[in-house]
Amino acid sequence: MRFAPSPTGFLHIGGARTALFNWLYARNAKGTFILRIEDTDRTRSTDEYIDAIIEGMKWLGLDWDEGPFRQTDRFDVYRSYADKLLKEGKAYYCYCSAEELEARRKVAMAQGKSLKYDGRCRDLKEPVPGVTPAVRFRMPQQGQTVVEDLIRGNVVFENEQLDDLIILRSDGTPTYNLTVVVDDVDMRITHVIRGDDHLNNTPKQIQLYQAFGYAVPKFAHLPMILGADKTRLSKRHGATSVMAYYEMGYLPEALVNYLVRLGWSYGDQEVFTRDELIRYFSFENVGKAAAVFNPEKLLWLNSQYIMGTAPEKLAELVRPFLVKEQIITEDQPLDPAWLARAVQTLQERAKTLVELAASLRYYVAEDIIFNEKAKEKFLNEKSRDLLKELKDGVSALSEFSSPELEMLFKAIVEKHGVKLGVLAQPVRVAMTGGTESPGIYEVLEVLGKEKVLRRLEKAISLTG
RNA sequence: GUCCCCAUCGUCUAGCCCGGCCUAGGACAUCGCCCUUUCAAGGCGGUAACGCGGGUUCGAAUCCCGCUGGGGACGCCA
Repeated sequence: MRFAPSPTGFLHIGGARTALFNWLYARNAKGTFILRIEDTDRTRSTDEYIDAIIEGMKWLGLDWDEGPFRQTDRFDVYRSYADKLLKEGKAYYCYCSAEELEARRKVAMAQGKSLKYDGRCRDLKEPVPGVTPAVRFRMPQQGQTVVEDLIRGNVVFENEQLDDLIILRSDGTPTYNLTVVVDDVDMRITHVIRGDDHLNNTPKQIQLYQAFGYAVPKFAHLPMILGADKTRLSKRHGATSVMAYYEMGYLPEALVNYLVRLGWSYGDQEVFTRDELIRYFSFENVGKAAAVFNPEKLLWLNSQYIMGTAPEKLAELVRPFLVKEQIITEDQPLDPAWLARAVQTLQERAKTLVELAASLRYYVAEDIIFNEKAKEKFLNEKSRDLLKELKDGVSALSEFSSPELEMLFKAIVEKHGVKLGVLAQPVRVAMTGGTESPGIYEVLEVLGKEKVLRRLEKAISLTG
């Protein structure tokens, strides 16, 4: 199995899903997973993108056993394969220029005819002087080619539909259809798992395998991922780069889980561990229909994973986001146990690490940011006496913990004959600046006596 | 235009291969209720789908044909 991206962009959602299915199948079948960079288009491929793809793969936890190999390192190999075909008459030189071909395609389009190459250089005996030719594969024009697909079953193509594709450009560099076949043969790839958009290329590649006399691998063409408007997923549908999801505070496990359920299912199960995924994966459970990418469900899964992650681990993961949100500085020390405790109180209300970091602000930072509306509504003469009383009560507390605090709150509330919320909400605003937070006793406990007292003081001063 | 693929709630999907267990199940979203110091989380419940038309059959979401709709490919891109 292999994942063979072309480095003409970041690792995107579609590519990640293809990589994931290859990886899953490789791990399930205890096979070898190879990463191969298809960079034969030198004008569009860059080293930065190669690094970006590797970064994305690593973040998702898709480790490979061999590679990354680069096709640009293997040009000699491809050329020798092309020469072999040329020698055997299975390929020929084509002297048509790119411009001529483009013009002919336009005419064909206008006449409503097939856009395939008209084969005019097929039987040329003499070279055309002054033109450096490209090399075309002589595609058989009779019979049929059958793609035996693990997901779609047999797909039949009439050979007369198949184009004499260019395998070597006029500058001598090989093209995709040649390089995949040569590499897949050389690297002993047994299963080619890729997007649906390659299905039409497959019969051509099968012909190439046969021309070389090699066995054809098994194919599995995955359904596409679409945007909400049912067109191919692209930038205008929102974030498509995998690493953008890192930036937005997603856990890689959540993305993997989401992606795998796009086109694959295992009964009614929605949440899977990595081991379960590997164990359960099978092409039989891969669907045929294209799937619409639904960010809301991904967000839900992310919240599930955040809830299910150990607070200590989450505390570690959230740290870079705390820095990015400028809540702490890069080298600011934070007690890991304390941070974990703080995270624990927030875990079930944060859907992303970004949200988690933002909520952590009122625990970590010295000064809180007041929501004006909340301040007006809860920090006023009505709450002043209650807050004062609480402050005195807190100062007198010998043990500062959640149960003690609860007793204190209950006593004050009872004495004044008011509901708990009448005291709790002003305190919440005093502590966090807003009206939404974890349970108030937890918040106070995490904050610690000193901070609580300071904030009460400050809040009381704001009431009048 | 030509070729290829696909078609179950708004979305992801189960069921389809091997017709009856389907008055079509689950999940996200949405709506309502419960819990409750807020927000969540959680629990309970609701709305919501077999694209259409023909067959085959005692019986079709499931099999066959057509239509419609959607997607993809048609590069000296991958």
